[in-house]
Amino acid sequence: MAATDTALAGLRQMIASGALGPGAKFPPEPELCDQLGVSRSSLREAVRSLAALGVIESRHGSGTYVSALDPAEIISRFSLSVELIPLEGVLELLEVRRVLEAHATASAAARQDAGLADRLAEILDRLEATTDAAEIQQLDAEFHGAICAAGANPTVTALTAVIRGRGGHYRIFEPGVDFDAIKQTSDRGHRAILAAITHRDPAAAATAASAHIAQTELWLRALRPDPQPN
Amino acid sequence: MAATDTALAGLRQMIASGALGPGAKFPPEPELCDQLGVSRSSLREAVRSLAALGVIESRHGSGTYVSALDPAEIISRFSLSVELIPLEGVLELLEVRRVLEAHATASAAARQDAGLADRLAEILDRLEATTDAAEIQQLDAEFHGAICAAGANPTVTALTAVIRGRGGHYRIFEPGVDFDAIKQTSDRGHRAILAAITHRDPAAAATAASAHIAQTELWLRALRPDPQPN
DNA sequence: TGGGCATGAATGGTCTGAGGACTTGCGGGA
DNA sequence: TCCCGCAAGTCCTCAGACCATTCATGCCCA
Repeated sequence: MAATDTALAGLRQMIASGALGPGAKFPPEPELCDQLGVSRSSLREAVRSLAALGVIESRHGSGTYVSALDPAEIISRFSLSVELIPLEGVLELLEVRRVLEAHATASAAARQDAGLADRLAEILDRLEATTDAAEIQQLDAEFHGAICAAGANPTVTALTAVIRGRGGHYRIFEPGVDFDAIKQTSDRGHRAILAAITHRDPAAAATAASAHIAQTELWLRALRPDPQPN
Repeated sequence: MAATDTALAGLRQMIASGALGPGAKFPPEPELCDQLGVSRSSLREAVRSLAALGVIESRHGSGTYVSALDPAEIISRFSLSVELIPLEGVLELLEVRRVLEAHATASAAARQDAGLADRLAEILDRLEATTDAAEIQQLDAEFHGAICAAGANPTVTALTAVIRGRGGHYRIFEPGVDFDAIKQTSDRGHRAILAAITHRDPAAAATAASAHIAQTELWLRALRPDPQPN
């Protein structure tokens, strides 16, 4: 096997076998090189690979450690690659977000955490008052993020956040011909979601969230130069 | 900025800016080192990072290329990290799978691709006839995979496959006290899903799929040495 | 003329050695 | 007791050399 792959497999197995749990420290690089029978260059490339995936962390001057192996953190690493996916692929990802956020929004409506509705209303007030694209982006993320945090587990929250972040790179909300219409539709969508949560109506919440994101999908699809059916 | 991070940012920007699209070839390593102002070691570590994320590919003797940037392929790369997540985190991931597969199964029932029901029935026949853990694992993946492929987009299919693969590492189906009961319950769950698809009943399909995976969650939770609430 | 094959340039993969940069814990001094 | 400096430990970066693989060129032979 190639040297880097050998090192990669060796490091993974140290974790998979349970020899090194979350937060554990690896031996120093020279020692690992001996154990795995590869040079430092190859070892370091393997370490970088796993670090990119959020599985291990290197701390300059301190050592190399197994990460917390928290699924939400690992999923967050995905943003590095997801942000490079072209529009075609983003539309596929939005189906994931739509389904997951509909679920999370319904759960949030059912659970009705104390103060959630008030926090959401406050966010929407600010959101409706601004026309700055970056600020819209930010407040929209806060709104949906708060709902996911209240309704779903951290993994779902992280996954939807990654996809939301990617979609946001396409500036739907740049001032232009349709800006006012789009902004108003978006604002109404948010209010519908909040109303469903306030009324503790999970089914309505799921529908409202699903419709809201489906609308985003339509806007993004319109940005595509050559919108092919499917 | 640190050398490797500089190289990483540079490579990412080449893709993000559109200068290099899917499948495009990077300049040779020495040339990239010049452009980015880093040594070959640092450049190679950056390349490895992006390769681990499925964003670029190095081909020995040929060159370094931008990957297809296909979301399904990129998500598949996650299995490398997801497989190291401890049981605690797997339970969170299963909520994602449950929601997504319920959606995909409902879609499959609604679309009713030609021959889908027959293919699924054939898989279930083989699944019910075996007691080999590895074969059960394999056929279960085939069954759910076929449904996802028929009902959802490739991204959803890839994401559920990654999570399914991780869960499978916990051997629920090892011969033991509860083996027969678990196997029978699982088989019944599969038949319920197939029935809903055959009857073109999306709501029933979603419910059946959700219940089936929720059952898996319960079994996995039972494996946890110290089952804490929440 | 066409196909198979040797060959060499291009390119990524690996190893070695050296020095720099950062973190951390220890011990001395105020 | 607290602060500071110091030194050991560790990862980070660079440079150079050589190996392994790919691929296109062009030759040779049928």
